[in-house]
Amino acid sequence: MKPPPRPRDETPAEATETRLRLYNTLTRQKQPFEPIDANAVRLYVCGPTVYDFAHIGNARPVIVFDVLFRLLRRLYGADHVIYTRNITDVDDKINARAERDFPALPLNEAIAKVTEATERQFRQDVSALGALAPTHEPRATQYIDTMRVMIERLIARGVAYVAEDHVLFSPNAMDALPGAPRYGTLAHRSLDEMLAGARVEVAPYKRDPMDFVLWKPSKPNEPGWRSPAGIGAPGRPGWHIECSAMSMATLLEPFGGGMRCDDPSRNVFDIHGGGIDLVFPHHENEIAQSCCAFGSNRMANVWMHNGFLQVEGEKMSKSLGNFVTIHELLRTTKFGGRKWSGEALRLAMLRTRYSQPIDWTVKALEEAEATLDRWYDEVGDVEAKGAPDPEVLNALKDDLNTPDAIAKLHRLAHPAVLGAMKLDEGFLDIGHAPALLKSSANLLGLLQQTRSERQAVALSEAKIDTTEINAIIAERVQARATLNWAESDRLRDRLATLGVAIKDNKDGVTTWELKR
RNA sequence: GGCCUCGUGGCGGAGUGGCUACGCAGAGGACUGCAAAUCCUUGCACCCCGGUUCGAUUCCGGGCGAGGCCUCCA
Repeated sequence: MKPPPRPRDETPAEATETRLRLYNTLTRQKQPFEPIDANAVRLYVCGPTVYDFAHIGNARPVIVFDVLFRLLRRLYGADHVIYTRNITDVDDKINARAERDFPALPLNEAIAKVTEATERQFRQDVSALGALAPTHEPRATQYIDTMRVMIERLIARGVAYVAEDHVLFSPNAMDALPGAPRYGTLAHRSLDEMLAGARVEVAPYKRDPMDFVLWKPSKPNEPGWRSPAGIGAPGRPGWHIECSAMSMATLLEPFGGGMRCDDPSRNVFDIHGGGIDLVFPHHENEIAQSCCAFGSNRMANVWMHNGFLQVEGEKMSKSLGNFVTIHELLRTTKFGGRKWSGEALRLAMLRTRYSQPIDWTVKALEEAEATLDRWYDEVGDVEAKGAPDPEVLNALKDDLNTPDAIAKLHRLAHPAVLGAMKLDEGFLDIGHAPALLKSSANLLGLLQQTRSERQAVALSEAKIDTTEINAIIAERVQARATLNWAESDRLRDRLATLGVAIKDNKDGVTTWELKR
């Protein structure tokens, strides 16, 4: 898994001409991105807990960090970026869902059914969104050993303790540990502030209200593994430790996993991403666990967080009935009365900056589909060729300014610009402009198909009887030949109700396409 | 209560201490039997009050408003 060495040059030119700048939640600043090792840029993003269909809010980090992944691959080389997106397949929500859906089965079998089906669905969804496969997609249950090792180190270093078969992490002890960062650094909160605002019921086995669970005992019918620290009863990991373990196992030295005890400063990777709601407590706790276990003073250099999503102006929730899954958008007509393409979901998502809140609306999807239709008309079936447009690239380098990048794509698709480019000596090849639009859009994961492919999908979705259409058109051609405009217009309306738009070209030929 | 975002034209949504964002919708035009599509042109803005400044939508302070986190959550 160690990436191939990069000969001679350290960093490719595109990476340095205009610096990639990223907003870092840790410092609350946009700052130049400096990879720890330009040969192996490492990114970790919190993935789904697989107990239910992924909703449109889950799609946002998938899309946003896919764009970042693509950008990093462009800047540092496809073989020099390592991206881990985990799958959480052990969790109390999963257990609850398994009990509800498969009451007749033994719990562990039921759980397997839930997680396998949900994971399969998740993969289908994100691939329809045009997301590249991450380098690693670890499942939590594959890394229980790693978690156990980390938990025992945390106990040995005095920041975790055993109580009633639980293992708990103590933020207070962490603050006394030399070399460790202060707890609350990411969330920008002190322990006092958190205590003041806490409305948490404190479990009796906790020494301190802020302590959180690393390991908890499992009932006999629940999934359980051998416990750490000599605890007799089997147990299962807490949520936060999973990400600490999986990021270490897939991203730390020597890139295939493992921690460096000889040099704790190497136990750091480049970028950690996730939804803004994860800042506290999840990411704060990940930092606490990883830093205290490894003896490092930071877990990742840059922390990136995508903003929250609303649906038609309201918070998405099952009780409001506006809970939208990716699957529903792609395969059903529940949202907006039609199916949407994965690319339209992506474009609708990227027209807002990742850090901003976004309102998910039918109108945005309609606009996205229309934009894609126009762009596909422009690029036709050409191959993406050559480097992406520098303006698009620079927009993305500015902390993933995708709205600006999309504006630049609009400019590339602009006929006047295409014409000007043909005049420009550098672009004498007329085929270059669409190829440039395509390769630039590809950087955002857009225009991944050809126009023919997109049209074929649309046609089969529309279930249109081509024979019938052609018959009506033939009739209409007859009517027009005799200047019978009333009949001609009636037939045009008829076609419109069938979802077909007609176009009378100058040369007298009539063509049709799906109504937009 | 504590912490933190955000407030741009009809809508969506970038950005900047002085110079066009962009897209959608609207208006006018070209094309058309009429349309549609397409193309050309185009109107419309920076929540309120102070301050700093030659100049602020952009910086600072206050106000009002919207949202998020502190509890499972992308």
